[in-house]
Amino acid sequence: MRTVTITDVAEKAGVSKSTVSQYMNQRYEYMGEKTKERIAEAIDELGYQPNIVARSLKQKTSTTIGVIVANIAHEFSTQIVRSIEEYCNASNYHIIVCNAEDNPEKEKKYIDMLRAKQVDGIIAFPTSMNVDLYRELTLENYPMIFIDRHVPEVEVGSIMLDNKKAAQLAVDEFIEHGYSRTGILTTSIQNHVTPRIERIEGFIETLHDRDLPVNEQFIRGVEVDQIPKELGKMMEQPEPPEAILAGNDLSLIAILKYVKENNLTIPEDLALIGIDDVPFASVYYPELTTISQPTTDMGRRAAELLINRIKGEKQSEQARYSFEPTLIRRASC
Amino acid sequence: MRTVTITDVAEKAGVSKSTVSQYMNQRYEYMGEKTKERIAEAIDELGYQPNIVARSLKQKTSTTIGVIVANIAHEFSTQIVRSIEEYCNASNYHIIVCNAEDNPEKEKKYIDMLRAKQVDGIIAFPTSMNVDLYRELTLENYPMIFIDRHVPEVEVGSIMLDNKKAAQLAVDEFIEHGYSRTGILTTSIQNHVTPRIERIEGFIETLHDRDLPVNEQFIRGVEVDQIPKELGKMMEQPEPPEAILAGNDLSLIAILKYVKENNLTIPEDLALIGIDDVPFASVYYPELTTISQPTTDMGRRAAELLINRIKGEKQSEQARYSFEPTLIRRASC
DNA sequence: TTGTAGGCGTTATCAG
DNA sequence: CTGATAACGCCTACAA
Repeated sequence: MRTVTITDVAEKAGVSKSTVSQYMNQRYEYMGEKTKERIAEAIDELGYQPNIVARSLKQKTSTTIGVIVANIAHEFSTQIVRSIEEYCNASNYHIIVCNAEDNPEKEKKYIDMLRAKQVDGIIAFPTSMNVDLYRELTLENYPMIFIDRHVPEVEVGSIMLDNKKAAQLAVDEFIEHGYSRTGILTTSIQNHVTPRIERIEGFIETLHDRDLPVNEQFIRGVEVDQIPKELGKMMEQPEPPEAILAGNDLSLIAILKYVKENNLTIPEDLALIGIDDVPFASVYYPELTTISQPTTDMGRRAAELLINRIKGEKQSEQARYSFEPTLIRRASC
Repeated sequence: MRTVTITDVAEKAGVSKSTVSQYMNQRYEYMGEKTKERIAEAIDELGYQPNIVARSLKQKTSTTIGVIVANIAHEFSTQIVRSIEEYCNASNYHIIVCNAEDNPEKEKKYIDMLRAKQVDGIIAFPTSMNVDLYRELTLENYPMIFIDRHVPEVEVGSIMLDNKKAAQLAVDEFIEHGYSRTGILTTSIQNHVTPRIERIEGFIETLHDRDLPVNEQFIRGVEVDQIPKELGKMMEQPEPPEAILAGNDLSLIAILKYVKENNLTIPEDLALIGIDDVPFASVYYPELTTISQPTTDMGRRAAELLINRIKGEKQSEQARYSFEPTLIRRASC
């Protein structure tokens, strides 16, 4: 049973707890050489490891941050978490990962729990349903960063993809290939999720800017499992879409499912661009043109901002950090 | 600034700290109705949340478990983590996720850190390099569960896929389709990772059992980026393999890359089965035959075992919990 | 039924 | 240079 405390070390080394504590915290400025050695020896023999919980209690800091993911089913989310973890590891922070499943109640429960555990800050993919809670936290000046989604009512730094740009990239690519009947299909927009909405807006705006017609029937945000059906409806029109933008990875797969079931040929029967660079994009037939998000940068930046903030750095409120999507031109469009 | 403690609540309610503590822990057996009410009110007005860190210090338990993932780049790992998180959430545990990147030093650092943070137990995808450390932990009777990989020297419950069975399933499927020149290609086996080795063993054994020839040249475990090259070597043989088993998701994509670059047709030029049911399997051309692991069950079981163990349940040492793979027959074989 | 006192393992303050 | 001593916020006997 490991229960060797600082007191044991102190006794064994014949010094006081305080001295050991000093030693542990690298404050050896005025410490005698032999004292150091004795302590080091004692620590070694006893296999002493400081109890971080006790330290946290005293210092009111846990070197742990909470990450609340909206929905871990998206490849995008896991990539972000990966990247956050990487940065945190380098900074000696730990992350507690929570999956809110787009459920505001779960989200709230997690936030409360995380705070009770005294995590030093939170990175969240926020649902728009806990505005009050978030606002409360920011008022308390609690370190927090939003990622992927933006909550206008709350003054918090947000790491965002330039979603309109992403849509624009796609539309322009469609135009370049001469498609004029285009659409966008994404997962449900019921819960006002920023990226989905912005992508749709960007899509429409770009079409307007380019003086192209917007067909409302080709613009849909529905549950994943409804996507094939929804696409079916579009394709049955007398003038079906020639090109579709998939709003995210899950939508893309759902669309491909429809394509396969109906023996369509890409891009002849339907051109396709997906937002999120899925791992199989380059091995698919045909290779899939995608718009990729700099997930690594985004995650790293989120962690970096949060940790700097925790360490006391001021930061401009309400900042929105925008990240550029990039078009990866392959063969599906 | 949230710094409302149990003392504040006690004062406000006009009772003592202990009474509030009782209340918080549902021990209201002998508590006066009005006392309860007053406390509830005070808690509410003050927005009191107990400090879990302080509680942990006292109770020596943190309702948090550590999850050390060997390499989060595998879809398999993230699925497992997801499932563990889900079970833990239901049991009111939190998970701290650590990515060891198949690096024993990182793994060791994480284990130390997790213990210092007093996590109640650990679920690990172990590297085989920290045997001593793991053994130490089990000797201390520290709650721990291994997943995906097995370390024979350490007596710890392990959640494993029946890897030999997985290979067998594939070989038999190959046989059924009349392929006799078959091979297996997986990511590096340098570091003695159980599943990869067992899959290869299972592959060879099944071939033997079925009285089929084993061509050593068609059996390889190399770094992912070497896989296309390695496959190339096989295909250049006078009698190249007719069917290949991909050891995991990353290998599968690497193989598909080769296939695409060389304009091979699946399954005519090369039949393919992949272990791990990747999300695009059913939309690929042709649809990919895969062998899927019950990741959800495996993750849940790991969490369940660990938490039961933490809560004091005895469990048979050295148990190996085996999970059955299933063949999902599609069109690539 | 409720209150008092002491301790969990660290760190911070301030003497010595 | 080192050591008492008092917190940190909570829980748990034991007392009242």
